[in-house]
Amino acid sequence: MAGNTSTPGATVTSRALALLGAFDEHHRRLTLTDLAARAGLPVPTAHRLVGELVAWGALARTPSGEYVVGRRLWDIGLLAPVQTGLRQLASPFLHDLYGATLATVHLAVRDGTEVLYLDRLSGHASVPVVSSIGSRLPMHATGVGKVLLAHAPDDVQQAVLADLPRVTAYTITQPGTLRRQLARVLRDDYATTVEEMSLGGCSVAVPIRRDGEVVAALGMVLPSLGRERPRLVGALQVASRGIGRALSASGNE
Amino acid sequence: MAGNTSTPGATVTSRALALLGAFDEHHRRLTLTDLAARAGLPVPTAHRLVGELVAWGALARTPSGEYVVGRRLWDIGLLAPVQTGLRQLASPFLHDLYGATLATVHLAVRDGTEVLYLDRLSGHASVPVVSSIGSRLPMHATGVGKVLLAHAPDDVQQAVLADLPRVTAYTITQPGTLRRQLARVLRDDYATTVEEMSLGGCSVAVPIRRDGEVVAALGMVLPSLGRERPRLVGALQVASRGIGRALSASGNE
DNA sequence: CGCCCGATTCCGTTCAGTGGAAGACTGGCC
DNA sequence: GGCCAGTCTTCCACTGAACGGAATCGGGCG
Repeated sequence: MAGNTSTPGATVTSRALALLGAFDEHHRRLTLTDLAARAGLPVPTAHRLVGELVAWGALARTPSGEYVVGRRLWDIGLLAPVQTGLRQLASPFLHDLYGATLATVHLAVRDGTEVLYLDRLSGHASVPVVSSIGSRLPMHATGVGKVLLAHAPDDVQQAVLADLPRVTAYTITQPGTLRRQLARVLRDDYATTVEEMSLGGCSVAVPIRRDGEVVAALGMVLPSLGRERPRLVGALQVASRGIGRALSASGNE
Repeated sequence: MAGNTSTPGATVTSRALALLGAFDEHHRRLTLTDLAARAGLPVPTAHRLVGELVAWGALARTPSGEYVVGRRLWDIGLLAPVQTGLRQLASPFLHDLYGATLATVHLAVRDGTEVLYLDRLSGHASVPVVSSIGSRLPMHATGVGKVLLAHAPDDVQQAVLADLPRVTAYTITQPGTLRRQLARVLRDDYATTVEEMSLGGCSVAVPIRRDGEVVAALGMVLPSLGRERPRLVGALQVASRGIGRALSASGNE
């Protein structure tokens, strides 16, 4: 940019983006000072850039003076293909599943070595779960994660198996155990977890295929599985096939 | 910026934002040239900025070489308060409504003189409708719009009544007629439309109040209303009260 | 093979961006 | 009421990041 830059080499754009990136799930509202600190910028610089972002609608200022993500950014984000393609096609199927089981229903894809939740339905009655739309969780501790991991390329599997952080007392942290489970996922075509992500929460998940290739996973979370399992797997598989068919029909994305 | 700028006075940030703003509902994928044209920038400039946006994840490039909104922008957009507050609290109620009626269910707020759709549920069975999440429609031709308009400040009402574009043969374009309807909305506490936005689509909507003040509207779209109306209004009102209560309970945004 | 249209790279010019310092608020505390 | 600490906002002289016309690459088509 110019003049007396403290970090030469940084572009204006990268600074503006750093400001946007300062927001995350745990920091949805930030003061100017925090924003500047998290973006690694001097306060006056942040102030000027933030002013532009607010004017455009990328950020908004609350009455209390804090900054939050703005409406305009929200609705541009909604144009992402992640949203328009898979999520919209899958939506009615998720509702059907939710209606039939009243469990929390998840739609997720793999993003690097994590699970990215694209959609989540949960009523008042469902078990409380940690995930929320747009959030990322480790693959080894979630049902949808295991499905996606089982179908992921070798290098991703290696990377994930090399580091299995413990989340609850039941989280699988032994690579060998997980590897055996993944083999079973491929054989049975569904995965389960038992309190591996949160105590009191179990899950079942199946892959969603588009022309044979696994592109996403569909899962549900319940207090326990018990003898319901076959019924749930059946329901999930029907929905998953429906989504897969809808996907290949509308050949976009 | 610098050097031989063709439009002096424009900031780098505003150019980068213009690139993001080039995307809209009807332009979800753009080539570099189109992107540059829509943002009003020379192609090489757009190329450089787009490169940075892609590197950061704000945009992504499809295999075919076109640009689309990226995942990172999607999930930062999801942090907008519009999303986290109202929408998340209302979500279970929308599901309940959808489950009970199988009609398309809408959650909307007023944004200036338009209706902004925050959420929409529709199954395979529902009537096709034009709205989608994040889209904006005129207030005078939609059920949720009439509710929001009836409770809007005077200057907004003036502005809307001054220009009532025709959408279908049944759209209300007479300010007098609409004004009478708005009065009735205030009295009955619900609004209806009959093929005013799209032929074959009728709607009912009710306000959502947070501590007495109308902050949003809840509506549904059906092929016709008929004698179902009282039942639908009842269902909507129950859901709306529930959402209102949940809103004041969790005193955020 | 040659043409055309879009994407990409180059590079000399120059003004938009920078951030320390100083000033204005704000609210809490004595 | 007066003081102080923590924010936010405004100023402004310096300078290297951004600009974009021109040239080049690439690939689809006739």
